[in-house]
Amino acid sequence: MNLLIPPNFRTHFAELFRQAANAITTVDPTLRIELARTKQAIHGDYSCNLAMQLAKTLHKNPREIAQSLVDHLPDSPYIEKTEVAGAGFINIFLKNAAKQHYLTFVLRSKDMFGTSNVGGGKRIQVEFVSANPTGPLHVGHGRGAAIGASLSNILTAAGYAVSREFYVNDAGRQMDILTLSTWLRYLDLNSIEIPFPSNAYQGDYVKVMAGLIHQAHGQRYVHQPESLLQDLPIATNGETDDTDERLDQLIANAKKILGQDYAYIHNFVLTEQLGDCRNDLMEFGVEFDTWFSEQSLFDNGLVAHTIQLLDKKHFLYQQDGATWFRSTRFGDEKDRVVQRENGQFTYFASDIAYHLNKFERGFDLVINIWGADHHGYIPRVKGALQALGLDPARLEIALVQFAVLYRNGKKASMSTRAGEFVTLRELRQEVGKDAARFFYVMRKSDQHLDFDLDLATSQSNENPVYYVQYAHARVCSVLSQWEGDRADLVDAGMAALTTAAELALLQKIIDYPDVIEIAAKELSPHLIAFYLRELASEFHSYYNSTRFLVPDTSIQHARLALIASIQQILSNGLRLLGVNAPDKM
RNA sequence: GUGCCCGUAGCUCAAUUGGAUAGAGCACCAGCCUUCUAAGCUGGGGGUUACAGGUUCGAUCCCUGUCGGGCAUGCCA
Repeated sequence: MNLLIPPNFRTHFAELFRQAANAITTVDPTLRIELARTKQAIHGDYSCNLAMQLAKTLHKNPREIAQSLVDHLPDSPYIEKTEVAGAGFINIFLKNAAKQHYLTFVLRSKDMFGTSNVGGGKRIQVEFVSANPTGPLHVGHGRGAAIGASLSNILTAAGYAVSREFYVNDAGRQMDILTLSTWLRYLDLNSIEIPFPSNAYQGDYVKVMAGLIHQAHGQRYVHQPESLLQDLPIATNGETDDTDERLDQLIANAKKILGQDYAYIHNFVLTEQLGDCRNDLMEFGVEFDTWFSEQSLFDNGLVAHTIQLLDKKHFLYQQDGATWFRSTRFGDEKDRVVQRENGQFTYFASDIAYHLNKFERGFDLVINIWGADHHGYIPRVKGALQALGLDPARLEIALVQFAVLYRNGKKASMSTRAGEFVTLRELRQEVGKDAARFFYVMRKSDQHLDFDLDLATSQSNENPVYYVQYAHARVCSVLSQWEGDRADLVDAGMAALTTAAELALLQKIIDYPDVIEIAAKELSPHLIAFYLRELASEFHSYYNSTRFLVPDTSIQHARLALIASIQQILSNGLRLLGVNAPDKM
C-alpha cells in the first residue's frame, strides 16, 4: 500500500463495491454507489447500502446479496473487516494503522490538506452581494457576502476555478434618486431649501456626500434651483404628496437644470458609494475579482443586441406599446416586459444581457446568490437563457433568506427609509468580523437566520466561534510549550493512538476532505461550520482527559501529531470561512 | 386568490438529500482547576419530526389533504 498518500476512502470503497457487484450481476454503470459514514462505532466506519438498492432488480433477500457482495469484495489493505448488518447494510471497519498513518498525510499537506481536484478546474463564477450602490450595506447584505465568500473559498478548495463577481446596478432609477437626494442636500448647504421628499434617500451619508461636493466645489453646482419645482404633479390630499411620479419629475427637472453637471454628481455619488462598499467588504474579508457595471451593458450595446437576438428567435411581441418576452413558454406565470412604452429597457432586459455575457465569458457554471425575495425572478431569467439557446441548468441560484436582527429579545427595525437599519459596518463593530462571519454561515442559507445581537455581543463568550478558535489556541499553547521540532511529528509512530477517543478523532480528521467536497456539491458552507464545531468539541473533550507532554516520547509524539493535525484542520477550515485562527486567546 | 419556501426538544438550529437508536448549542439541575489556557470538561432530564392519510425493505426527507408562518405576485431595481 502507498503509505504516503492514502486514498479517499469513500471513493476507494465505492470502486471495490462496483467490482464486487459486477462479479455477481450486470450493474448499471450510472448507478451511484453510496458510502456513508456511520453514526455509531459498532457499525464500523463506513456503510454501504448497495445490497438494498440491488434487491429490487435481483428479487433476492438484501442480506443474501450483501453477503455475496462481501464475498466478492477485492482485498484492500485498509480494511480490517466487513460485516453484514441490519436490513442488509455492509459495514466496513478501517484498520487502525490506516487511520493512524493518515496523520502523516495531514501534517505533510499542511495548508493544502482538505483540498481536492473533484472540480477538475471547471470555471465557476459566483456572483454575490450586488447591492445597489445607493447606501451602506446592511446586515442582509452581510449574510450574502459571508455565504458567497465562504462558498467561493470552498469551491476553490474543491478544485474549481472560481471567479467572484459583484454586479453594480449603476444604471437604474435608484441611482437617479440618490443623485437627486445628494444634490438637494447640497443645495441645502448653500442655503437653498427645497422640501426633501420622504421617498428620497434619508440617510446621513447623503448629507456627508453633499458636504464633500460643497467642500471641493463650493457653489459650482447651484443652478437655477427655483425651476426644480416646475411641472410637479399637484398634491391632491394634503402633505403626503411624495409619489413616485413626483420624484421622477424632480429627477427629470434636475437633469435638465444641471445638464452635464448631473453626470458629475451621478458619477461622484456612485464612486463614493462603491468605494465605501468595497472598503466595507474588504474589512469583512470579502473581495471580488470583478466589479461588473450594468451601465457598460448599455454603453456597449449589449442590451439592445440581446433583445434583438430574442426577437429574431420570435420570443418577443408588442402589446400596449411595450415589448414583452414570452417567459410563459418557459414556465413563468406571466410574460415580462423588456422594453417599456417610453422606450426604456427594463432591469430584466439588462439582466438577460448580463447573464448571456456571463456565459460568453466561458464559465462552465454560474452561481447567483440572491435574497430569497427574488425567488419569483428565477423562472424568467432561466427562461431567457433557454430562449437564447443556453442550458439553464448551468445557472444555479442559491437563495439566501433574510437575517433578522434581534435586540433585547425584540426584532430590530430595518427600515431603510427611516434610516434606522443596522449596517454591516455597525454589526462588525459590535460583534467583530470573526463572530459575524461565523454566525452568518452557522445556518443553512435557505433558512431564516435569527441574529441575536445580545448573544453575539454581551455574552460573546458563548458564541460558537470562540469555541472553535479556543481549541486552536489550546493546541498552539501545548505545542509552544513542547520543546521539540514540529517536523519530527510528521513521521512519528502513531501506533500509540488506540483509545476510543483517539480513533474517533482520527476518523473525524479523515472526514474533513469529504466535508469540503459535500459542502461544495451542495453549495452549503454551513457544513464546514458544523464540522469545525464538532471537531473542536471532540478535541476539548480529549484535551481534558489526556495529557500530551508525557515522558514517553513515542506516546508524546503520537499525541502531539494528533493535536497538531487538528490544529491544521481548524486553521484550514476557519480560513475557508474567513475567520482568524488565533494562537493565543 | 395563485405560486415558491418553511414547520424537528422550552429557545436557536442539524441530520451525509430515502438509511440503522432523529443530534448539537443555549437555558435548567449536579459535579471537575496545586498538573499542557475553566472562552473548557463530565453526568442528568427533556421528541407522536405541526396534523391526517399514502408510496416501500425503511420516511424528518417523496406524494395528497388540512392547519400555521414567511416571501413573491410592477412597463421598480
